[in-house]
Amino acid sequence: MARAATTTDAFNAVSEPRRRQIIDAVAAGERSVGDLVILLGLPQPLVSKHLRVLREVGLVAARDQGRQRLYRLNGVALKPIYDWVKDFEGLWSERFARMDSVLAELAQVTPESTQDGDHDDR
Amino acid sequence: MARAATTTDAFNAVSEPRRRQIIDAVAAGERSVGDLVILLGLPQPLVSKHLRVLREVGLVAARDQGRQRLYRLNGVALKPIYDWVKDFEGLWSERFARMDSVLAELAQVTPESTQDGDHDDR
DNA sequence: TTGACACATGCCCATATGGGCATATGATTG
DNA sequence: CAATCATATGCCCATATGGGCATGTGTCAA
Repeated sequence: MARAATTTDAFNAVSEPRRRQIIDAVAAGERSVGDLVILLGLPQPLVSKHLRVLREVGLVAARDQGRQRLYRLNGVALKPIYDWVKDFEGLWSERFARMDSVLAELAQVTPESTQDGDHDDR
Repeated sequence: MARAATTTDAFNAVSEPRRRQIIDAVAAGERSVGDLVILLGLPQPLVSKHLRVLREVGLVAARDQGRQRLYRLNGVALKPIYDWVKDFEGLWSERFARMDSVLAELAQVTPESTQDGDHDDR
């Protein structure tokens, strides 16, 4: 199998930068396709295609107003992403950074498990 | 151009479920490739490939210990995702839900902007 | 009814994927 | 040195992509 379809879930749908831009734009309020075309500076068909993906994953909804189609954000669809990533927030917060320093000091005071025969990267 | 490479950024790298599993596993502490193979139940070459993607985006780092290679999480690489998605958190929080109710009540009291000539979906 | 406007689709292409399989590379042990 | 264990790569395939372009569909105005 190839890469999972972009319409598989929010994670895949949102991996496209342009799609994130659309979400940002739509989050501020309803936008017509034309609005988005101007905002993103992309050809209309392309914008429509991105919107289709977002719609299929439930990230946006739309309603017709005359000949325009107004898209709006459906925030809840982003919850899975938030829920997954929020647990890692501590890893770069200042509180954690401070804890790192403390651990570093402790390591100096009791340099026992500082074995670490070899270390590397890559 | 086709879809952006999975090694383009954290968003793309993380769109793969298995890769998220690896991140979860590695978040708990260093894991050897073999550990991950067992944990995920995937063929070793596949795990190595996923790890490569994660490494190229800086989501994980590794060090050699004997013939094993221990991978660890580099949480900060997830920050861009968190930063982007956190702004939408209010959209499904209880506070917001309650605000919705209030707005609904207000709409009943002052049913003026309840025009909404037509509405639809899709 | 006809024409213009706003979007959505269809088709074509180059590209990179996830996975399967075999094999190369490195380190450890006998 | 040879055999073995732990990973990483290489190659092959089917698939779905983002984008470009032309065209279909539905709505409104003249």
